[in-house]
This record gives sequence, structure tokens and C-alpha cells, in this order.
Amino acid sequence: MSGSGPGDLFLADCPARLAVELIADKWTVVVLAGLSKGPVRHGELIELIGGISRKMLTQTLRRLEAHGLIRRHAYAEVPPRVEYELTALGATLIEPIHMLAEWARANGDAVLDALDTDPEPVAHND
Amino acid sequence: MSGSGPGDLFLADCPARLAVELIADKWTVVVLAGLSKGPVRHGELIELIGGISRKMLTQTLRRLEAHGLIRRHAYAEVPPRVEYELTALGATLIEPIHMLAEWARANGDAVLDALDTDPEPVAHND
DNA sequence: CAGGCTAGGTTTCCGATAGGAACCAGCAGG
DNA sequence: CCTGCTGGTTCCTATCGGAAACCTAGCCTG
Repeated sequence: MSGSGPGDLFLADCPARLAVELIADKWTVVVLAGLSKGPVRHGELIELIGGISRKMLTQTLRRLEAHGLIRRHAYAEVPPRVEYELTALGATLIEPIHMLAEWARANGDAVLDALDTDPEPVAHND
Repeated sequence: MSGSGPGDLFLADCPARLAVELIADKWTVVVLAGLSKGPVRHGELIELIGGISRKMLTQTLRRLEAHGLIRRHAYAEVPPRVEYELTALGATLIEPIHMLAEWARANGDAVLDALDTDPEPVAHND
């Protein structure tokens, strides 16, 4: 695995690093998870993802679109309808995303618990 | 998979969401990948991870420590030596991290390429 | 016909954060 | 005494994040 090959994510200007920075973003993971079930509308994502603002959703979707992970379909209807769906490239990312999501679901409260337990055991000092 | 269960990451105040936001960070993924091989020193991480600054490294490590993913060993030697290693909880995260890293390595230039291809086919304008 | 509705998006404003450069501590060696 | 090594922190600024208001455009309602 993470052999120090030339395509390694430890190099600052490597495509792998770019890819990591693309998805290692507060909203990206959640948005991709939301899209993993098929085409979803902007409004549906807003409803689905608690705490996201329209601005951040649009921004995240635009970035994913620019990087070829999702595709945008704007129907010239009224009221306007816009659907987003994963591209083939984006679909390959769903597996890792789901692993991450399942880890988060499984260990979420272990992490939360650590935040409580951590406060240093004792600094009995002098 | 991502069933709309109660522990789902789509809820804003869910532990799962907290966990996702913990690791969905620019440096966290790379740092954890760097620690996946065993205990590593602060300085080694600086050398290993291209583009990271001391400040961001320390900050990232502190956060991971506070959330129970890594442990910090400060040896009272001179010059000071500090090693970081994964906790048991942190070790469970390595698998998803590696999947992400391998995806990044495999698809890094596809993403990079999409950035080039994307520029809209034509805006023939007026 | 005027006003309001819907749905997606953009703009504005402001507080929070990221990030680099510079500085600090403590001791060994020349 | 001055320099260097190692880990960490402080200062300062550019950028980001988020709430809310505004915009477009067509339809429906009164």
C-alpha cells in the first residue's frame, strides 16, 4: 500500500493529493453520499443534508462538477428543476465514501466519548 | 447502505457527522496515512508530507489526539523527541483511509483531466 | 393586471478559520 | 558566548463559512 511511489499523496503537487483535497472537505463527503442513490434535486439535497446552506451546497456541487465527479441537468421548466447525478468517475468514489460513512456511524460516539475522556488524566505537578 | 437510519450522517448533530467532519479535512487524511505505518516523529511527518507547515501539522495532530485517534509520546530527551502513533480507534480508520488514498492514486489524473475537459463545450454567445 | 408562489442561484456582510513566517525554550557542541 | 537541533506557539492577514436578502422567470390567484 502507501508505498513511496511517484503517485503518492505525500507529494504536494501530485494528482493524488489534489484528489484527496477535493473530497477531504466538510461537505463533499456528505453530498456525495447523498448522490449515491441516484439523481437528486438541489432542493432534495437541502432537505436531506442537515445544516448545509444553499450557498455551500451549490459551491460544493460546482466543484464536484468541475472535477468530473458529478453531472448537472438543468431542465428548462418552470419552476426550474435541476438534478445532479454521479458520473462514472464519481461512482467509483462511492465505495470509499461508504466505508468512511460506515466507519463514522460505527465509531461516531467513540470519538465523541474520547473528547470527554481525553482531558488529561492528571497533571499532579509539584 | 446509507439507509436513513437514526445514526445517519445526514443529521447535522449526529455523532457520525462529527466523525466525518473530523476526518474530512485537508490534512487529516494525509496525516493519518502517514501514521499508518507505525509511530512517527513530528519532524518525520514534516519531511514526509509535502506542503504542510509545522503549525497545521501540530494543529491536526492535536485534534486527532483530542478525538482519541492518535496518541502522543513526548520523550524528555534533548533535543526533544515526540512521537505520534495511532490508537486502537485510530487504527480502525486506516482501512477507509487507505481506500481513499488508493482511489486518489488511481483517479488523480482523471480528476485533473476533467478540470481541463470541463470548460464548457461552447459558449458561442452573441 | 398586480402580487405572490416556486426553485435554483447569487450577493452581501461579518465572524471564524487557515496558513505562513517569525519567534521561543532548552541544552549540547565548538 | 553563539549557533544549532527539535517541537511548538504567536502574530497577522487572506480566505472561507454561513445566515439572510435579493434575483430570475413563469404560473396561479385574486
